[in-house]
Amino acid sequence: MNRRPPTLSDVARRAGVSYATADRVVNGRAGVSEKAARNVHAAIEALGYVRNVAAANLSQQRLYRFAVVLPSGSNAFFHRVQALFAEAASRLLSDRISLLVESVEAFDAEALTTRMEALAEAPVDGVAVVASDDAQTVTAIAALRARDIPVVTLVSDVPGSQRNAYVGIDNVVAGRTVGRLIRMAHGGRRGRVLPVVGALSARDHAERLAGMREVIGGEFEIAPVVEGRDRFELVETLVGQALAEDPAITAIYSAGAGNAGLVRVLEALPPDAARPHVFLHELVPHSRRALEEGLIDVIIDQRPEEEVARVIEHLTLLADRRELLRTDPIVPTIFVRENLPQAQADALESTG
Amino acid sequence: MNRRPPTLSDVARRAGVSYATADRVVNGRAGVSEKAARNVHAAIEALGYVRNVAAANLSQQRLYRFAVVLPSGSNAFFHRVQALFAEAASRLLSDRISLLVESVEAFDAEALTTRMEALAEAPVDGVAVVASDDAQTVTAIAALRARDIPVVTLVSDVPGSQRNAYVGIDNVVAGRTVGRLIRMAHGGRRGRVLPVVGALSARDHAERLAGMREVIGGEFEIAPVVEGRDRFELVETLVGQALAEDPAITAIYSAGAGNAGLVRVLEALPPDAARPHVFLHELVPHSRRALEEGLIDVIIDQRPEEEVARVIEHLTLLADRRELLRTDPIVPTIFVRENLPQAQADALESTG
DNA sequence: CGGGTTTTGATAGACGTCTATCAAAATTCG
DNA sequence: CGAATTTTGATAGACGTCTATCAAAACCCG
Repeated sequence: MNRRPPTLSDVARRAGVSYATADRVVNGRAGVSEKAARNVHAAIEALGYVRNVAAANLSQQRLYRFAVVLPSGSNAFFHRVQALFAEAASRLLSDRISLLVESVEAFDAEALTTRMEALAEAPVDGVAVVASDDAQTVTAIAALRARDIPVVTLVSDVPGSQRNAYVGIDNVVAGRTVGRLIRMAHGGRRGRVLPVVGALSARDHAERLAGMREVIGGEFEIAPVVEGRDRFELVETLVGQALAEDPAITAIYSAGAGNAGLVRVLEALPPDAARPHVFLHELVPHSRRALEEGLIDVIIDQRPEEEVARVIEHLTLLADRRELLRTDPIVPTIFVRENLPQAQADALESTG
Repeated sequence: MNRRPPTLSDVARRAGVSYATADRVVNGRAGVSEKAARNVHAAIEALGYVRNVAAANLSQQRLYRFAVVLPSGSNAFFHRVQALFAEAASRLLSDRISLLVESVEAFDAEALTTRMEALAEAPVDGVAVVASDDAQTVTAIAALRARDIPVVTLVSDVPGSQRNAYVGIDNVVAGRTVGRLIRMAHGGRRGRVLPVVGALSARDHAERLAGMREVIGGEFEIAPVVEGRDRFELVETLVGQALAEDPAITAIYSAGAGNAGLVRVLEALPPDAARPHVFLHELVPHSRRALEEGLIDVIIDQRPEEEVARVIEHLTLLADRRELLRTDPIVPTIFVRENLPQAQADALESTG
């Protein structure tokens, strides 16, 4: 009923060759006649042989050392990402995977490239990085690849570079999704949308806005874009002004960070005033609270849990020179008040 | 810079005991003095020892045999689940996990319990089952547990039973989420909702409706519930009638299956007629097409990919008598036309 | 202190794969 | 045909853990 799975010795016996020959075939070593190779493959097929990875890993003492470079700073989203990597690191110990999580000052391309160049010299089997899309970074990625170190970009892509893979959402898709929800929230009526971004020069923010515009179409007006530099004080000031000066605004789409400032503005609105519909990105403690309290309507989240899992999956496969699975972009997830994940609450609390 | 991870021998040496004693400690075997145990634990701590699972699995020749029982029939959602399990099965071969995927006639409690009783006699290390919530099933689950076989319920829970875990969504949450989206789609105006279910006696369908009701509140009217038996012909007929007789309907919430019939009705609506907003469950080929064509507004999906992954995770942990991670319910995911996953398309195509 | 019990040490073999080595056999080629 | 080359076989040791066994040491208690 339940015989043990076939080993390579079984395969060899069945193929009428020695273990050594079977081993040469499965490990692609040279010096095997075509006939013998064919026999071995036939035996593998016939017996349904699958290599025992536990044994393989054991014998090879395979050890994966990966480095992750994240932007530091007060950004709540990256705090969450960092916590997730830290948690993953402790879990992965038993799989002989070590994660070195580092952070460099956000928006400091110089510091980032210095860090990456250092990693190119370090004993590292793969690097994941939240990179800015500029020439320096492209060069730094090339340097890593030149040393045969795989590189995965995370959250924000560097398409012109030699990175092996990108893990993150398609920002145009995210923007389109918000566009759809803005239309839904207006129930077929017209509206006026206030876009808030960190900077229009940031490609991801610009892409989100463009996606949103595509979908809301001509029935909507778009107010002048607020550039809040992802700083919550600035966001608070500028959005407060914009709302005061432009009472026709029916919706706010914040495509960047610094949303704590936006939430403050919303809290300060007189309770009887017409409230705009509000859409923003990333489920973090303060955005979650705002959603629970009904201050905002929707959070678009890029599921950093899934992103972290994929980064590790990709790095492991790349280190083994195997093919990547699941290279499609992460799907932006829509949270309303009612479908907030419950476990998340605890996890976020504990990380501060 | 990169020394090899400590082994249990290193721990023993450091603790000043023999390998045998260290082994007794980590494997919880009896006959160890308190002092020795303390020393070993201290050494583990100091060296950061983590058991090498590859070696452990190898030495134990651990083999997991799990059975999955799904309802058969024409239901597109369970086709998808079945395909996902089949795919997982081939992937898991290299982890020494074998999945036996079986199906029994849907809604046939007799057949289901017979099957489960057979599994209680089989050499199986865990069972996942999409069960109905009745006394027979409770007994069958108890029989499995009596043989020390862990049981995980999938998609539909049996709360009064001895199942070790439930993997699936909270249907009240799903219903509430739809309620929120219905309100959004009406943009603050009143409306009249037509609920469509398989049967009001099905607890999951009833819970979804109740959740929806909770959120839409008193501003909405609710039309008489259509019970379509999850059969698309019947759904088509009944929904067609309801729409014809009740022109005030502004939204349809289909909490059950048989949505191919609903889509047909929508296709047949005259293009100039006022179209209701439509909300339904499960991303499958025909619902996806309807969303892409704008016939429906939203799909609530329970992410069977994630459910399948969790079932396997749970069964593995249970088989090892370890603690479960992630026992929170699956979060219902909202799909609009714009955030449909792209890879899904191919995967679904290939499974037909 | 002696006899019994508990704790400890030493060690061997197994799990399946990988790497390496050396000799034997088969093939190719001049 | 004989020499050189290629292919094959046999086998040993390592990876880290688990299980088991047996003898030695330490402890307990009357």
